[in-house]
Amino acid sequence: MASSIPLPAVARLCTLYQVLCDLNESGQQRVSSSALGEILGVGAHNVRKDISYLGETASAGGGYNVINLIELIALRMGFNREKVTCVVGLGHLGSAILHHERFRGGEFKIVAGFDSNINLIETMHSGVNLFPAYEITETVKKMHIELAILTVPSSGAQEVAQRLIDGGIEGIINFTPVVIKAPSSVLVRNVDLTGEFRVLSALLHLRENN
Amino acid sequence: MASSIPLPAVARLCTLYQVLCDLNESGQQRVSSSALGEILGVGAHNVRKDISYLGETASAGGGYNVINLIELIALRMGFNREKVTCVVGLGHLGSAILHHERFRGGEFKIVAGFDSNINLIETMHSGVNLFPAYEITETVKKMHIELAILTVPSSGAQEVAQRLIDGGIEGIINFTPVVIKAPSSVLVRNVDLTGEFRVLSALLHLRENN
DNA sequence: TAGATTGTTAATCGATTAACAATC
DNA sequence: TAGATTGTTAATCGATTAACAATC
Repeated sequence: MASSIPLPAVARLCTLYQVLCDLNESGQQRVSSSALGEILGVGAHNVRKDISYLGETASAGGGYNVINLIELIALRMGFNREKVTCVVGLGHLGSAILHHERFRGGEFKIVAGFDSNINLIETMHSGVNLFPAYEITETVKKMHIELAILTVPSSGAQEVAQRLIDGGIEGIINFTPVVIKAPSSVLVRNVDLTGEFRVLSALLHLRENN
Repeated sequence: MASSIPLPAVARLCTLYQVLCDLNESGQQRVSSSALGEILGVGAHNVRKDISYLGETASAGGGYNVINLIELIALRMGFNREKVTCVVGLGHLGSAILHHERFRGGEFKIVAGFDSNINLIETMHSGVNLFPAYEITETVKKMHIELAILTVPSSGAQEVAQRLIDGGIEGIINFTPVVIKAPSSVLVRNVDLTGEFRVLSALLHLRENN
């Protein structure tokens, strides 16, 4: 049922989910597709279309009920279950993420950190269990880790990713500039900062020199 | 000329640029569209099509010359000029980025860091000039800062973004989950970690329950 | 009810894929 | 030259936009 939602629509619905949570916290109870479109910077059409992909959406002639919509998205997207995650590579970026309160539990819970530097692991203070990199595969299996954040240097990225894959990881958020090779069963999202910088400056340059 | 390149193509070309730089460093001089497609995980068609958007691309019946292609992309996308950037919000994530060697200069140079916590600014050791948040607009103007990385708490994101915009910023990489309101002249790229987590787990969930 | 806003169908738009002639 | 690979045109595919009947 609901067959398949286009990828861009999934991404927009995730943003919508965040927006709805914010609205809910500010006490708003109902919201129209046009108001949501305004906030998201897309057309009201687009908002309604995206929401329609979710299937039955008990709504009316007076906008959406914020909480109902939040629940609907959470249900169809599986946001209600806590996801078990880990961080691989505990440099500046990795340890910054490891210590984010947001990932202590709730939607996403970081349960393990990995690094190839054993000294670092032994001296680092963290509420999260830390392991040497050679235990990645085994630990991912044992702790049933589903998602991983990859923040290692480029040179080791593919090898480390392979260990995660061998352990049965389901998805990887890749902070390295390396294009990770993974079977189609493993999803990879790239959030490389240099890459984002380049896209941004390319778009600006193309606009000026078109 | 070359009118407009589709956004997805621009993004792929930026990734391609990275791949080509890696190939070049490993000493490879020529590469075919099918080999590039293999690495990038897209069809050879797609690679050739994307490259063709760049306009004249002196190539042959024997693949692309790696260095020539790097130079062509850099030229058309404006990668040869150093971009002046800053980091706003010097928490764990912001200071991790501030200290990345990659942003000391070359393609992107972080020349300033901002935070509302004045104590932090005075005690933090950094090779980069640090300023209080209320000097954002003035400093962006004065230092001709083009791009900004936004790593402040959600609550202050829009206000801080507005100061950047007032200072004449051209692009923002937004690490917060907030949807930033900006005039169409200012480009915003969102790289929110929680959002990425959600997209990943939504796609996995939808695949299992479709 | 009447007004407003949705859900959905149809039409447009754009990007990707395929195929093939042009080129080295 | 012959083989290989590109650049580009045409065809397909999918997503977005528009419009409107259905609904509260």
